[in-house]
Amino acid sequence: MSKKYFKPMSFSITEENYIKAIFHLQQEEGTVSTNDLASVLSTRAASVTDMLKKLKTKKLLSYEKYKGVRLTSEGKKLALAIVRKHRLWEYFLVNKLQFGWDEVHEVAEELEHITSRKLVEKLDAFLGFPRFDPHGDPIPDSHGKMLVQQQINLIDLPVNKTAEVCAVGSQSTELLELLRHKNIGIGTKLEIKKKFSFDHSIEIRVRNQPAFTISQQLAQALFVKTV
Amino acid sequence: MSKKYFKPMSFSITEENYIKAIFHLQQEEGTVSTNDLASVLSTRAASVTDMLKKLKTKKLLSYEKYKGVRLTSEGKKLALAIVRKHRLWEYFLVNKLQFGWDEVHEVAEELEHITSRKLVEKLDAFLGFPRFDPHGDPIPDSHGKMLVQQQINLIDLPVNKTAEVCAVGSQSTELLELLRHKNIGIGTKLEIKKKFSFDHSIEIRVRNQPAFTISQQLAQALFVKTV
DNA sequence: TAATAAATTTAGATTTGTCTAAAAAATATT
DNA sequence: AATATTTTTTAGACAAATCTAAATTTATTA
Repeated sequence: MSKKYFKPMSFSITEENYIKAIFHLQQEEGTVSTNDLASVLSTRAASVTDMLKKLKTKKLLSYEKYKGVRLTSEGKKLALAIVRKHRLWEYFLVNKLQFGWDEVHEVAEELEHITSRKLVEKLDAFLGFPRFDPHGDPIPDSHGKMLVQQQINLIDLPVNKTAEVCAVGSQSTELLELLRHKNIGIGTKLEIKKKFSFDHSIEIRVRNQPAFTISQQLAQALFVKTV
Repeated sequence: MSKKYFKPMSFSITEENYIKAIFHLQQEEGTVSTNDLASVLSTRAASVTDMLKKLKTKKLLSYEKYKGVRLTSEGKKLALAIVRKHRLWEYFLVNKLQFGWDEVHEVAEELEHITSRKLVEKLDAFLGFPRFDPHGDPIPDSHGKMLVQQQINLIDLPVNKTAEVCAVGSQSTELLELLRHKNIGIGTKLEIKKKFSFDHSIEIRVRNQPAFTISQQLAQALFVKTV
């Protein structure tokens, strides 16, 4: 009666996408609402309700009518496995196939659903067990553990303190296009020269380049660690 | 009104699997029967009929009731694109991720349905534009062209003529396990020392190793090119 | 060629994931 | 607290891909 004889349940791509979405929403708010899920998944609340009932019977989440939803530890385990695959593939696409870091998200959304466990482990080894993906997000290891970086929002960085960009707040192509234009990426070292309270824009300096200002919205979308 | 503005139709994984199966069956027989398809796809004849009607409206194949089916040039183009992806991924799995060549088929069956065109082209470049996959099958290029190797069945190789294994007749794990045990793979150089008409077994010699005999069935599953 | 067998198609049902519209519950407002 | 608003759930329907069972067409054979 050993663990070996549990046959691992498998889930549809749709189910996996629900689990992943709940996982990400759960980071901020404790429990996740039907409407939020519907909006993130571009579907209708009624569809979400149906799926939640199904995923509850599969023990991936706990759900009470009208009370919102939380992943069980089983659900979290699955979510981490999917996130792991997503970020490993992103790393592969950028560092081996020479994709731009702003064009890998959609492809990784597909690749993350490939089921072979062996593939993931071999890919991880091939890539040299990277700890962070090209957007600066941590990659869970094979046990679901990931390093947490001591990172703060750029808007909160004190003036004249050098820091390194280590994550972005969203994967939208609009943001990534802007960053590319301004030549800012993961690993970019910068410091704030001035904060303008009028519009909360900030003047930053990258390396030895001349200073320039960025908007509040952009600053809020960047996370840095002090170096 | 240029080609650019055609939006490329996209197909479900199921539809792609039908197209691929028809493509492979079509190689041998001219037209493909409903029952053969059902058997290859592990489904029922009735389901096949339904799908054929659908794929006909999508102009991927020509189909008349009770008359069997053939791919149109559109269908062939799609099939070649899928085969290309399948074989490129197999090459990747074996030559970059260190998979055994007998364990890549199932994973490649999943990876071949990833849609990004850019991914395929970049993968191809990353791999150095390989012409043959780990089983010796030719990889179509981005235009769907593939090299045809001058290959013959091992059973037809003349005695004492050195040849190189370049393809296998099936991907069954049973076959691949046997080949692994006997240390025969793509690229193995060998020659036939003797043919036994009693059971059609043959005695072969690999490199400088002692000769050994293999069964008719095994010999028929191996393709070689003379060197 | 008529009868039989095999292959194929139709008809109707099922499952998965979705939808709309309406009902019910929770939350907010006066 | 009563009413209005928002959120969520139910009920019923739909499309995709499948199934079984029955009907039809083609092929075989006596």
